[in-house]
Amino acid sequence: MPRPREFDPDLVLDRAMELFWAKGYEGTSISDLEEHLGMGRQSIYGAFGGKHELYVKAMDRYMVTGSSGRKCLLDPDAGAEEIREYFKGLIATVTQEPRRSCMLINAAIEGDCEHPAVAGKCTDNQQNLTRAFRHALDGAIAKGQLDRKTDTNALALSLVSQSFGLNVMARNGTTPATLSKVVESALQVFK
Amino acid sequence: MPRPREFDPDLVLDRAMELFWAKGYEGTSISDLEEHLGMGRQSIYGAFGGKHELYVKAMDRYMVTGSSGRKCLLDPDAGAEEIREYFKGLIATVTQEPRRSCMLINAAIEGDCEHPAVAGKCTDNQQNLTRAFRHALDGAIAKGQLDRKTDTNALALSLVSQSFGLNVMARNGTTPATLSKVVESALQVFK
DNA sequence: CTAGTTATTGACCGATCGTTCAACCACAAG
DNA sequence: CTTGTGGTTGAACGATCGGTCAATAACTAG
Repeated sequence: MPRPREFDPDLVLDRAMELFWAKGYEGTSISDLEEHLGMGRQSIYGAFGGKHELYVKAMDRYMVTGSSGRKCLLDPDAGAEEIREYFKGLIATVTQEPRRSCMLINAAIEGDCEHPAVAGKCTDNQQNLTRAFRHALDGAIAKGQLDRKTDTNALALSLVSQSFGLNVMARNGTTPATLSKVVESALQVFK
Repeated sequence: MPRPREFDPDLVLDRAMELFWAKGYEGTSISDLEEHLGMGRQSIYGAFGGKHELYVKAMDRYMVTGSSGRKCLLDPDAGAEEIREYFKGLIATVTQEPRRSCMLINAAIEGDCEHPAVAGKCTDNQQNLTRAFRHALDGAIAKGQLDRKTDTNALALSLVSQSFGLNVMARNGTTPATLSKVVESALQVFK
């Protein structure tokens, strides 16, 4: 019977996620990971396979633990208020210092999305967010907060675009107050 | 008197811009630049100083030659139509294969924005675009295409966010048709 | 206890990174 | 022509990259 592991895989993945999130894929070296994860190279390779495999697994971990923000959108009774809540949380997240945009946006821009597994997660994320918005928008119509004739699919996509854009604007140093004005303006479709 | 240069600095900067734009700062090596620019390392260092200096100068070049898209917004008579035109051009640009998002967005996300000179250009770009949108929006109000009570500053910021978001969605493989729906939805504020 | 299996450790691999050194070369002033 | 100035060339620098090898340590089944 083998020698037992000295670390908790999930905890280590969280640490790896932090590092990849903060520094990007190419910007993170194995040495960085050794230090931040508190384990030797060979242990990393033995447990996760390699840098890119670890990156992909860290992205999986991110999608589980990090995307809890849109949970409110999926509330069965979600409507305009939940959408406002989502953006409020998003602004708080992306303006925390040091500023870091959504890891999946980073991946898409960094060009790591050329790798099929990474690209798939990026598009999955976009589609999940679109669906969540559409759900809440349909709820908003049911509540009379939105014009019944609204194309909720198109509007959902537009809100996804807004979400992504807020990430970029935050990286450019835009203040939370200004970002709130952006959201306010975008959400004037509600009565 | 010295030996004359064998290259055209502006032309070389254009080539450098292409490469940094396509592969990012960290993803571009000096060897790549040697090949793509058709000159030796020492000539590059002699003419531009170093990789990062060259990158900054390539960004300057990008802001001059690459941001011609928003020119239409600055038309003195600009209004809703020019804003539609801008987005139409943007979608065409970001969905060209191979897909590449705005170089300044890449810089902001890649984290090169930590460098003051780069960060400054990113925020400058955002402010320039905001001003251009506001100008066109004010024009739209004057033309009766937009509610007079609209906060054009906030709406301009929202359109900036949409622009940035479109770049990210395009990188995620979103089709031009879908991106057009996003814009259509966002521009329903016009009558 | 011994034997067997796997995690851990640290040194090391070739490749590539950004940068620099030294020799060479092309041109204009004299 | 000679001379000097600065662009060009190619080799080389130390550092770091991602990845691997061999030896050691920790544990359990018997």
